[in-house]
Amino acid sequence: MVAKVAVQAAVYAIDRLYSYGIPEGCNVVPGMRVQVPFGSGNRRSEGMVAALEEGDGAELKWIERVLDDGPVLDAAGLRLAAFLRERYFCTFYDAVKAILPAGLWFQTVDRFAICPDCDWRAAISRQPLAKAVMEQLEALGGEADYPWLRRQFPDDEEALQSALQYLQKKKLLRNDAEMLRRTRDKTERMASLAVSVEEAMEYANRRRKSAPVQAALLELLCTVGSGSTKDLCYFTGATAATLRRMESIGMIALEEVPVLRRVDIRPAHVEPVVLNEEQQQAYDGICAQWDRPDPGVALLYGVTGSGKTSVYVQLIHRCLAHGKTAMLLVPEIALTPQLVSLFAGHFGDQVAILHSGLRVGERYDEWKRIRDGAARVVVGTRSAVFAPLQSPGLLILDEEQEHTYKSENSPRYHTREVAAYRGHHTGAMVLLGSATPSIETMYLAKVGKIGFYRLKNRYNGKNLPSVEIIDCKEELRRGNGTSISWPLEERIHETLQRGEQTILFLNRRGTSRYVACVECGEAPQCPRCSVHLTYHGANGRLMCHYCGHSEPLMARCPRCGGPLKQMGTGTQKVEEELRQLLPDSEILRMDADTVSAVHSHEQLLERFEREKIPVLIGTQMVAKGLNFESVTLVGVLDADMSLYVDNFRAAETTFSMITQVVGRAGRGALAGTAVIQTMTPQNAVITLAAAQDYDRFYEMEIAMRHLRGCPPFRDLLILTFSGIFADQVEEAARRFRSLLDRGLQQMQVPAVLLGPAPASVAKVNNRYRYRLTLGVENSRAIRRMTAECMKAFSRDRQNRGVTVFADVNPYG
DNA sequence: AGCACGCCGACT
DNA sequence: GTCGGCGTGCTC
Repeated sequence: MVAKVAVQAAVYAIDRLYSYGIPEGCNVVPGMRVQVPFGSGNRRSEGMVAALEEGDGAELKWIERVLDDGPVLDAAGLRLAAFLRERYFCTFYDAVKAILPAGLWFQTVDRFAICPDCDWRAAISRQPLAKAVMEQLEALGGEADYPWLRRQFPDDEEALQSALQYLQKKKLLRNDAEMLRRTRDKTERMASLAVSVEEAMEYANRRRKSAPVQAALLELLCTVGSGSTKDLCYFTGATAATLRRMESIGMIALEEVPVLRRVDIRPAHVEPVVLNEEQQQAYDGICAQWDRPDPGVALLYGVTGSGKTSVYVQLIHRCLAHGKTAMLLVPEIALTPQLVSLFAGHFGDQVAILHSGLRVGERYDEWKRIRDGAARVVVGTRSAVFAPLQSPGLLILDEEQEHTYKSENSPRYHTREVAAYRGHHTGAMVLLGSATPSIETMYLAKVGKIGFYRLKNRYNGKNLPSVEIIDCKEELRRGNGTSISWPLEERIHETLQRGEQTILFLNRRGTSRYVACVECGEAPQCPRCSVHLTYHGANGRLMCHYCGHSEPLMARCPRCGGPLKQMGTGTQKVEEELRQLLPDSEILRMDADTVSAVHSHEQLLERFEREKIPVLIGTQMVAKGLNFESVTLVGVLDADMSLYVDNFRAAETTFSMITQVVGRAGRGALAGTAVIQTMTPQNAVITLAAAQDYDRFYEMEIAMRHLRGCPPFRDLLILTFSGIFADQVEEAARRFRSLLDRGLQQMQVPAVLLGPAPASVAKVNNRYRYRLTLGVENSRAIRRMTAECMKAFSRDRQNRGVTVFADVNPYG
C-alpha cells in the first residue's frame, strides 16, 4: 500500500498529494497525520494521509512516523479540506489546519545530533563556540534538543544559532526536528472498590481502630462507588500513599481517566419558550423545508426585537428530539454573553462553546466533547463551523451579514459558504438569521434559491423607536463644533431626568487610538507598514496591528518637537464634552483603555445595567446583542463615517449598523428614541436606515450592485501581490494580469479585470502590496484557471520575491 | 518556499 | 587549488 499525503512543507505552487511508502507493521489510515521527508534535503514535514492506494512503495520515500493513534479527520473532514482548497486557493494543509483545533497540533523542537563518522575536532579547531557545542553534545551521547543547548549557552542566543547553522552547513551536525504534542490530554486518577461492598465494610470495621483513614476511605467508596483520588483525599484526609497501599492489597483499583476542562458558563434561568403566532409560522415553515431530503439554506429575516432567538431555541429542541446535533454561530462571543447563558439555560451540559478567546486546552476539550457526542449543541464563532458534530441536523448563523464570518487569513473562507457545504453533504439545514441580511443572501431568498421566512413585528408588539436625523453641517453653521448636537444634548437631559439610560455610538469598528502632533499634525507611523501606530494604554506603547511592531511612546513629536496628543476613536473626547454637559452624572466609556483583561466587555456592560449608569459611550461593538430594559435613548454620533470607504459593502454595513443601533432603544416597556447625527442627512442609506426600511434599501442597493457588477451578480476575486520592491511587485502584478487576460479570453466569459493598484494598506511588514480585481461569475472553471495562473506565476523566475494570494469577496 | 547542484571570482 | 557567491530546477 502507498499513502497519498498532503505535505505541510509544500507551498501553494507545488501543492498536491505526494505518495509515500508505508513501513511494515505501521497502521496508517486516511485522516492520520504523519511525519515525512520532503524535498531534496529531506527536511521533515508534517503530512495528512488523504488516501491509500494499491502499490508497493519501492521507489518512493517512506513515512517516518505516524503522529496520531487514530484518524483525526474522517472522510467528510477530508472532503471538506479538499473543498476549502479548491474554493479559497489555499494548500490542502492550510485547510486541514483550519478544520482541526489548535490543541491537536504539534510543536516541533529542534533536535541536534552529531553526524556519525565526522572529524569535527579537526574541522572547527578555530571556532570556540562551535567546538564547545560539539563537546557538550558529545558528553550527552551525541544529541540534544535546542532548549537544552540554550540552557548550556545562555549568554548569546544569536551566536549559538549561527554556530549551529555553521555546523550544519559543514555537515558535522544534523537537525532532526522532533514533533511534540502541544496539548496533553488531561487525566484524573480515579479510585473504585476492587472488592465487594460487604468485603470492604468487613475490612473497614476490622481496621477501624488501627487504620481509621483507610476505614473512612472504604466507607466513602462503598457509598459513592468511585471517585477522583483528589476528592477522596480531600474528604477523608487520606494521602496518595494510603491509596497506593490500598491498591497493593487489592482493596481498591486506581485508573487514569481523561477529564475535560470545561468553559465556565453561567446558565440563565429560562422559562419554556412560547412562540407567538408569527414566530410559530416561521418555525412551521422552516420545519417543512427541513423535512425535505436536501433541506438546503433558509433566511430568517426578522426585524430587531422580533424574537429570532426564540425560534432558534425551538428549532434546536426539535433537532435534538430527532437525535441530531445543532450549531449556532454568532459574530463575536465576547459580546453576546447573554445569548450563551440563555443557551446554557435551555440545553445545559449539552452545550459546547467554541471561540478564539478560549485557551488552547479548553478549545481542544470542547472539541473532543463534540466529537465524542457529549456536547450536542455548539455555540461558537467563525471557526466553530468546523466543529466535529456527529450527525448535524441544523446549522444556524445569527447576524449572517457580519464581517467576522469572513476569514482574513488563509484559508480565506466565508462561514456561510462552509456551512452551506456541510449542510448539503450531511443533510443538515442551514438557517441564516438577520435583521439586516446581506444583499447576497436577500437576493437568493427573493429569487427563491433559498427558503425565506419573515418576522415583521417586534416582540410583544413594541413600537420601533422614534428616530431623529440631525444635520451636523447645520450644527456647525450654528456654532456647535462639539460631537454632540444640541437636540441630542436635550434628549440626553430628558432621559436622565426620567431616570432612564442612554447609549452613544461612534461609528468605528474597534477601540484603538493613535497619537498625533498638535503642531504639525504628524502621526507616528509603523516603520514597516503604511499605517498609523495605535496607542495602547495598558503598556504605554505604540503598536502596529499589521506586523506587531512596538515602540515606547515618544515624549515629543519626532519631526517638529511639538507636543503629542492621543486622537483615538474619539470616545475620550466625547466623554470630556459630555462631562461639561452633565457634570453630576456618571459616564461609562468602552474603549481600549477601559476594556482590558481585568474588565471585560461583559463586566462593563453588567455594571452599566446593574448600577444604572446614565450614559454609555462606545464604538459599534456595544451595539451587539444588548437587551437593556431601561435604555430609551441611543445616539449615533457620526453615522456616515463608514459610508465613504472603498468597498462594495460600504452601504450595506452602514445601513446594518444604524439599524442595529436604532433597534437598541426601547427594548423594554418604555418607548425609545434614536438620534442619528450625520453630515449627509439626505443620503438614502441613512434616511432608510432611520426609517428601518430594509426593503427599500435592498431595492436601491441591488440595483447598484447590478450596475457595478458586484455580488450577488458577480464575485470579486481580489489577487494581492506583495514584495520588498514596489516597482517589482507592480511589474509582477502586471504580468499576472496578462496571464489572466489570456485565460479569460479563452473562456469567453463576461469579466471585468481592474488594476494593478496599490492596496489600501500599501505596505505591510516592509512589503509593498498591489491588487488586481477580477469581477466574474465564480465558477469552478474560473477558479481552476485562476489557480493555474497563480501556480504558473510562482514558477516564473521573473516573479521571484513576489508572492500572490487570492481572496473572494473580502470585507476589509 | 527551501534545498542541492553547478559553474565562475577572491582567498590560504 | 578551494571556499563561497547566487542562477536553475525539483519537490513522492
